Amino acid sequence: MTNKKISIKDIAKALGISITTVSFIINGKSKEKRISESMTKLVEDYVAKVGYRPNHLAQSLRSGKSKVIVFMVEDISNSFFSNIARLIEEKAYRNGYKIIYCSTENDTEKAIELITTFKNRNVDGFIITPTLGLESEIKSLISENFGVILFDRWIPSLECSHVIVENEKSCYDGTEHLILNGCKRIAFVTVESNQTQMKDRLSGYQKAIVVHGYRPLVFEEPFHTPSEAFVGDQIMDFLHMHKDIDAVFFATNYLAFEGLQAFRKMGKQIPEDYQVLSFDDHFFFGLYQPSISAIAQPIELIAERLMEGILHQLSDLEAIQNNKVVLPNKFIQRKSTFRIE
Amino acid sequence: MTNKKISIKDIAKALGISITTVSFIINGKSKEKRISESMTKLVEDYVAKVGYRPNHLAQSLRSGKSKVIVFMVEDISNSFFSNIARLIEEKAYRNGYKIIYCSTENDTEKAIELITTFKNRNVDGFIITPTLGLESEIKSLISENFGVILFDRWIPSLECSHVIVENEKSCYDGTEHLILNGCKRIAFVTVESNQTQMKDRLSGYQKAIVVHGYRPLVFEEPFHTPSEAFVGDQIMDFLHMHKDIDAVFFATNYLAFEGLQAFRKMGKQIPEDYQVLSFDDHFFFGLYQPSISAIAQPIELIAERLMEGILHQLSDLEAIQNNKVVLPNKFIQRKSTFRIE
DNA sequence: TTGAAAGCGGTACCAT
DNA sequence: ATGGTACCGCTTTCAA
Repeated sequence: MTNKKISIKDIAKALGISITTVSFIINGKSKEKRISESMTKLVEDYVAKVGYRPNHLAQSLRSGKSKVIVFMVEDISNSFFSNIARLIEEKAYRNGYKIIYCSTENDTEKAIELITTFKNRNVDGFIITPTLGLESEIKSLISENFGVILFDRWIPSLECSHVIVENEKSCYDGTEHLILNGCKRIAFVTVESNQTQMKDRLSGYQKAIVVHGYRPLVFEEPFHTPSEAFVGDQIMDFLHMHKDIDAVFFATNYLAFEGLQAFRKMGKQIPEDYQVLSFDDHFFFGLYQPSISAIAQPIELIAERLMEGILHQLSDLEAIQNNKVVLPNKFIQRKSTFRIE
Repeated sequence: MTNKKISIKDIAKALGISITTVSFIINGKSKEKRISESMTKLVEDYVAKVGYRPNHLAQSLRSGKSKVIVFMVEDISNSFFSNIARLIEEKAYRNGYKIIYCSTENDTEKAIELITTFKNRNVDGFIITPTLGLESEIKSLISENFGVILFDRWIPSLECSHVIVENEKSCYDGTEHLILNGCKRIAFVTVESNQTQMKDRLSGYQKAIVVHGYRPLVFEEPFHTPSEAFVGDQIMDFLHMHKDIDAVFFATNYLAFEGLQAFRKMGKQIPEDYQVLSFDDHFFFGLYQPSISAIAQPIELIAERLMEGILHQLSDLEAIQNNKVVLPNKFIQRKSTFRIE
C-alpha cells in the first residue's frame, strides 16, 4: 500500500508529458482537444494502474464548483426529514453530487451560520426548510447564483423555487371527512408557528369547520417545547376543558403521538370517544391499535422534485428561480375514523 | 449587497500592506508574530467592515485539514442512527467541526466509493458502522492518518478504536429475564448477519438458554429484504410451526415491529400468548398497547464517546488508535414481559 | 497535437 | 515588525 497520494503532476512527470495533457485526458476531453489515441491510452492505462484519484478540493478551488448540495432541515432525526434525506442522497449520488446534511432546529441564527460556512466551502446548492428570518439570507444566496430550493414550507415574500404539499386542501378534506363521519365537535391540535405549512393546515381546518356551520376549536402548543411529556399534559388539560370534543385532528405526527399518550392516560377509547386523524403519516399509525387515519405526504415525489429542481438550477444558471411545485397528499383511512351510523 | 467575494489579497491591496500580515492577523497570530497593535486593529476593523470570510477550501487545500468529519452509517433514516447523528452534529459544531452524513446501506462497494470520495476532499476523520468487507479500506485510512472510529459493530481482526454496547451481556440478561418470568420456550428473531453486534446478541441469547437447560430456537431473516411485509409473513410461518413458543426476543426494533404486526394478524395477545422483548428501544414501544419491554442503548453516551474519541485522535496524531469503548445498555421493563405467578 | 504558465485563496518559510 | 514568494492540485487560456 504505497498510496502516497498521486497527483496529476506525478503522472505527467512519470510519463514525461505535460500536466495539461494529463488533465485533458482525465477529464475525457481527448476528442475535443484532439489528443492522439496512443497518448490517451498511455495516460488512461497509467491512471488506472496507479489508482489516481483527483483531489476534489483543488478542483473546487479552481472551478468554483464542488458537486456538493447542502440539505438543511429543521431536524435530521425527524423521520419525515431523514426519510427524504435518504432518498435525496440516493438521487444525488446517481448524478455525481454529494449531500451534506445539517439541522437548523428552526434556529435562524444557527441556520445563517451554517449557510455562511457552506458558502465558504463552495457548495453548489442548498435545499432548505426555511425559517421566516432566513429571507434575506436566501435572497443573497440566489443573487450569488447558488442553487436554492425550499421545501416543507416557503417564504411568501420571496421569489424562490420550492416543493411543498397541499396543506390547506388536505386539512380541509380531512376535517370534512370527520364532519361527514358525524363528528360535531372537532378539535385541531397544532403548534404555534407562523410557518406557512402550519398556517395552511390550520386554515384548511378552519375553513371546513366554518363552511359546515361549526365553531373551530384549536389547541396551540405554545412553543416547540422539548419536554414532550409536558405537551401531552397540556393536551390532556385541553380535552378536559372541552368535554364535548368527539374528534381530534393533529397537525403533525409527533403531536398525535403526544395525544395518543394523553388519551391512554385518560382511559379514552379510539374511535369511540374520539375519532383521530393526523397530518403526516408514520408507519406506527398502521401498527398502533387501533390504527390511526392519516394524511400522507408523498415523500418519494418530494425528494424527486427537489433533486430535479436543484439539478436543473445547477445545470442551467439562467433557470427560472421561481418554480413552485405543490404536490397532493394521500388520505389513508384506518380504524381511528369511521362513519357513525 | 456588493458581496463580491473578498479575498485576503483584496484586503492587503486595499490597505496597502502584504498578504502575509493580513493572514497572520486574521489567524490571531498578531502577538506571536509581533504585529503592531495599530496594524492589527486596522486590519481587524477592515475585515469586520467588509465582512471577509476565509475560503475554507483554499485553507484545506493548503493545510491538508478540513475540519470535516464523515458520519457513515448503515442507513441515516433509521432512528437509531439519525438520533446519534443529531447528537454528534451538535457536539461537532461546538468544536468547530462539520459533519457529513451518508448511508452505506451495508453495501461494501458503496462504502468504499464513499470513503474514496471523502479522502479526496481532505476530510479529517470518519465515524463508521463498518461492514466486514471494509477491513482493508479502514486499515489504509488509519495508516494514512485519518481519524477513524467505528461504532455499533466492529471488526475483530482490526486494530481500530470503536464505541459499542454490551450486546451479548444485555441479550443474556434479557433472555434470563424471560426465563425467570417463567417462559419455557423463548424464540429469538434476528437477521442473518455476520456483523459483530448481531452475532453477539444471538450468542447472549443462546448462552442464557443453554445455561438454564433449554433449547435455543432461532429465526433468522435470510437477508436484509426491503419488502418488509414479507418478513412479517415469515415470522408468522415460523410461529405457526412452533406452537409451544411462549416468548419472542427480537434482535432489533424493526424486527419487533414486523413481529407485532404478525401477532396482530394471528390474533395473538401480548403478553398472554407471547411475552415480547426487543433489543434497541424505540419511543413507539412505550406508546404501543401493551407497551413493549426493551433494551435501550445509551444513545447520548455513544455520541459523546464517539466525538471524544475522534477529536482526541484528530488533536493528537500519536493517539492510540485502539481505544475500545463498551457501554452498558439499560433494560426497560414494560407491560409485554411479566413474572408469571 | 501538446505544453507552459497563470491563477483559484490561502499558509508558512525565509528575508529584510 | 512586515513583506516576498513558493506551493497545495487542478483547470484553462494561449502559444508553439
